[in-house]
Amino acid sequence: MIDIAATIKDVAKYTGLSIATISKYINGGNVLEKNKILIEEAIKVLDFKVNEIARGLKTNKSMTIGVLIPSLENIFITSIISHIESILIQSGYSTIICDCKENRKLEQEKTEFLLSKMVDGIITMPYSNNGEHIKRVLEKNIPVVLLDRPLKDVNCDVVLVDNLNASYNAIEQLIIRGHKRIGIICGSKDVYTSQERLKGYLRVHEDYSIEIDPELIKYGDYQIDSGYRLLNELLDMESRPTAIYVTNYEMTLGAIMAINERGVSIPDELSIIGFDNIQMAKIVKPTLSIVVQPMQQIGETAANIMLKRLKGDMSNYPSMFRLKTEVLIRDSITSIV
Amino acid sequence: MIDIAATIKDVAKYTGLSIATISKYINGGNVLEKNKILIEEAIKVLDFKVNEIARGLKTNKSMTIGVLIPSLENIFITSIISHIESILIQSGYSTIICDCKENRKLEQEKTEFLLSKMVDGIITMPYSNNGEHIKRVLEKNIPVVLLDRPLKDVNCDVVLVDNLNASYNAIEQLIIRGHKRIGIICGSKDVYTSQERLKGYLRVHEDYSIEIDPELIKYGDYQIDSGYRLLNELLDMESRPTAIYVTNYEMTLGAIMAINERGVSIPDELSIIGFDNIQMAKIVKPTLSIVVQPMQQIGETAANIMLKRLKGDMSNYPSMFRLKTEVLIRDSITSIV
DNA sequence: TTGTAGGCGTTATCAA
DNA sequence: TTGATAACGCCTACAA
Repeated sequence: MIDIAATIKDVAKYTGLSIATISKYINGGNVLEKNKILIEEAIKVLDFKVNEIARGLKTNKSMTIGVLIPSLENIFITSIISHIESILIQSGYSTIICDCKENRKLEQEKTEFLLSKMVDGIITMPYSNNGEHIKRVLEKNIPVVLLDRPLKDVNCDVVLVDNLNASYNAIEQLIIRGHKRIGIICGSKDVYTSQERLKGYLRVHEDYSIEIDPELIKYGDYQIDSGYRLLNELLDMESRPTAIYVTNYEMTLGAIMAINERGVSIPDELSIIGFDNIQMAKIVKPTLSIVVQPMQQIGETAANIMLKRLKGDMSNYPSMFRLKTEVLIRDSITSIV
Repeated sequence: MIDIAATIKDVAKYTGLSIATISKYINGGNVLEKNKILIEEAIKVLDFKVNEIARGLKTNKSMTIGVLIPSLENIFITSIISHIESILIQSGYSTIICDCKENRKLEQEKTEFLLSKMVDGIITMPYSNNGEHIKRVLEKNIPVVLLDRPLKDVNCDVVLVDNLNASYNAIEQLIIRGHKRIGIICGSKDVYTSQERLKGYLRVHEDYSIEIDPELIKYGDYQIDSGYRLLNELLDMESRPTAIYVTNYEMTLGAIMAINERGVSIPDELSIIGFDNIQMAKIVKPTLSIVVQPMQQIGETAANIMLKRLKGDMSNYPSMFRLKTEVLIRDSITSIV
């Protein structure tokens, strides 16, 4: 039983060569062919693995990237992370994932935690609107990539989607089907994505010269309950909307629950467009039209820009990647006569 | 702009004390009150943080736990991870998450990767049935906790659910409602959880002296497609089952898609019980009865046993925690006349 | 091509 | 209580 990991020293001893030579070989240097064979043998026999911790101390790199997110119980986020990890590991980086559980204080603390772990960079989907914790990271010259939304006064790379046109395109599908009273269930007023998604709603109405009833604009908090509550509010209006657009996944879930509960007939009584999660869209009856975000592209873009910064390439800094969404039309919307 | 992190040396310089004293203080040693104040001040002013990498080199602990899973795009898994992380971070451990994307080779490689990162322990939901990679870890005296299923010939702590009785209880609910022809959509024959879930099905039939039609037992692969396909197969039988039990989340999704597509009336034509994911169960129409696994408890139990082993407490090694599931009865099942 | 030696930031031993 | 000093495992000039 090997219970103490072999070190370069052990390999040196085994081969009769010096530590320096082994180290050089490991890092791609040239050694005599016969020594190469010898070293390889020693490595195999001793089951030697470079101690990344020790290496990190010397190189001042931990080869780990911190990934700080508001929740791990969100398929949109974990899917992005999965793609981030795939890219990073190819370059030898590991990812330390910290979930701040939608809590500002935890977000703070976990940032410090990541710093103490000497991460080489941080990729984060910010929860708090206040970017002070990120500024501290940037001050230490540690690259940061923001996901999903930018942060006021924080100057760094950001990868997000074109939320405005995501909404624009979704609502447009309703408008060209004759809808004029379209309800929208937004997130909180102070959340960036929520603001953008509302802007798209407003702009497309303007472009088609459709008047907006402010009553049709509801503000929630991106949680299931608010989707449920606001969908009900919209249905309780004297002059009901003929279509409703729900601007995130959780609220879409809530909205569907309300619809099922009330027995509203989709799409005859009401057309509806939701957000994210293709699987969910397939199992509801009738199948749901949704806005889909390019999770893989988001993750890969974020990982790649991070890798670029890590290599010291600061060209086009800070960059903003504004990826395109897609509207999937299914059976939950129909034309109005 | 601070772009070089302060070290103990800097704190020593600032305070006029020695490195050793600062180190001792940091690690909870005693120093004179006035020095304590001075050190605190220096730490604050210099924004000093212990370099965990260097500490790790010295203490031979990385204070990180590897978490190796088959997929990050699975809410059941990520939810467990979230709870694991919550517990571990309280003890100063960070978690390096590796997703092997349901690929044996990757599972191998990522295990080696975690080893090279000098993780202090590994918590894994194994993908491969072959536990060789885990044995290698155990040989190095690195504690391992298995999630969801044990591994043949691998002797270590494991946290799973009582899959057998999960099925038993679910099927029992159907039996007491008069069902006698109950279909089951299993996972692959060589997957532990799948075997156990089938055993429960068999045992409850036996206990109620109900004969089993082998045709009613279908084997899939825990993926959406097989749920879809096998549900259709069951419905195409000459003598249809009156109820169907689907033994994991993905296959439940597929089954629902098939049901919707064929316009089968639930629960009148068919009663159905699915697996996992409460949210999903709420948005389908009618609401779905499901078996729910205690994700939080699984995560916390795994993290705690790991912490215990890390402290060197090997009492009751290896332990197996067999947690209880719950059957949630909703509108998708009914009594037979 | 190979080896010697110094240092990365910390901890821990042993004197003072 | 405090301090000098030797590791920890690795990398990297620089010398041989």
